[in-house]
Amino acid sequence: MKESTSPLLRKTGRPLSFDRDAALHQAMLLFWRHGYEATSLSDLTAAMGVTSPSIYAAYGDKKRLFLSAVERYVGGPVTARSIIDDAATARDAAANLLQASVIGFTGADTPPGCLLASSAISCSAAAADVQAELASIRRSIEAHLRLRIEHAVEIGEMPASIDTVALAGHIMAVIQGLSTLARDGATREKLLRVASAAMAAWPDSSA
Amino acid sequence: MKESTSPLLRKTGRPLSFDRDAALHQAMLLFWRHGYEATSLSDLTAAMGVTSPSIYAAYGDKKRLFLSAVERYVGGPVTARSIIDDAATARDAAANLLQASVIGFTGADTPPGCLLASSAISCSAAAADVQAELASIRRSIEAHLRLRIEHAVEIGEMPASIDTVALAGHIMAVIQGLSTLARDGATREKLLRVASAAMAAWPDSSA
DNA sequence: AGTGTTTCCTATCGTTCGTTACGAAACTCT
DNA sequence: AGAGTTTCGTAACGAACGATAGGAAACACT
Repeated sequence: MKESTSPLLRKTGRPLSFDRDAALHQAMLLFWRHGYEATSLSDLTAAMGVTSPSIYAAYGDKKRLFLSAVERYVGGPVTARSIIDDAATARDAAANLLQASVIGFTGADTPPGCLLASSAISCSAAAADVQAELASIRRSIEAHLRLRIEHAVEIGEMPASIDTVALAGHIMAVIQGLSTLARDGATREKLLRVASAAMAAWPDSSA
Repeated sequence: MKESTSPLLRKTGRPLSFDRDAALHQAMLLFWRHGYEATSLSDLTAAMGVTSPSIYAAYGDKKRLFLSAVERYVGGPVTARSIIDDAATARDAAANLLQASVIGFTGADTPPGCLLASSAISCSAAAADVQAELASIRRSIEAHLRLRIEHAVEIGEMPASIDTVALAGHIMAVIQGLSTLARDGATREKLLRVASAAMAAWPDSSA
């Protein structure tokens, strides 16, 4: 049995020889660029600077390493959920979500596009559960945005005649599409204009 | 040297024992669902009912088989280009493009989503040329739509103040996003409402 | 019947995949 | 110093990958 010691300060055994978090970051960048299945373990060992047995000991198998990378991707200080919650209005929530997406999809030191939108869009049957996991994350973001819109309707911020499902779906569709446009080489400036054009679909508050 | 005989009626050799076009259709469906790299040759032989040497003899290697499948996908009687060209107005071009996309992405006997949007979004470095080929097709569709919008501006159908690049980019982004939404399980009815919501971004002709 | 031509399938190629025994190495504690 | 514990790299595992050599099979023509 193991004593309930602090995991931060280990008392015995060989000390860790590589930064778990930095290596996971490299793995995330690789999955981000090439996707889950197209990223091989030899790619990962090369980028992380670690041999494959160390990867298995530190993170588990490839699938769990990928899910850890996804967790790191969505678990930053500012998340889709926080953007939606912190916005003053539902319209701001959508606009801020789009703007943050554009910024995140066109970072200078990150791959173009969105990891959630591109790393497991099409995959083999063996990766169906990974695909479903990302789809679940996407749907939860869309549901959260839709709830924010419905809340705006309830408080009279938006007219009751709007199609909240379609409105949230449109924003989500644009976000996914921005990822593909970014991957196809579109610049940040162009994507910001596309996001602005998409916001023109937002219903007028006086209706 | 070979005489210039009609390729439809061969004169010598063992007759063909499987329908090239039907087998290619099965391959297209498989690439559509699982993508280029995640579809293995054993998957293809099982679905096409043909052994791998026959595939290589008939279509070339896996890459050329995929490109033939893409050709079949985009080469139907009604293409994105024809939809844009046949529309009465630029607005109709965008609306018809969105509607046709939704119908195509939610077919009963085809995989959900768009082959162009999902089969090679993220892939290994070995498939970078395939990825670039699909990106080129996507960009050409976007460029054609943008030219149609610019033409509408020139003939006074739309105001000169609009951002044609952003407008075409928005429609393309929504199309890519509709593909992901379809893959995530959205129904045709929901996607049609999303497309309708997206068209609300279209600028008013009187401006 | 026999020859020429093309397509078919059986079997297998070398490579890469994800994964894992296994023992040496590096620490703490007695 | 020696025992205990954990992590490290070397080497290799079986399975699946894309691709191909080689010969049998099925036709047209002589």
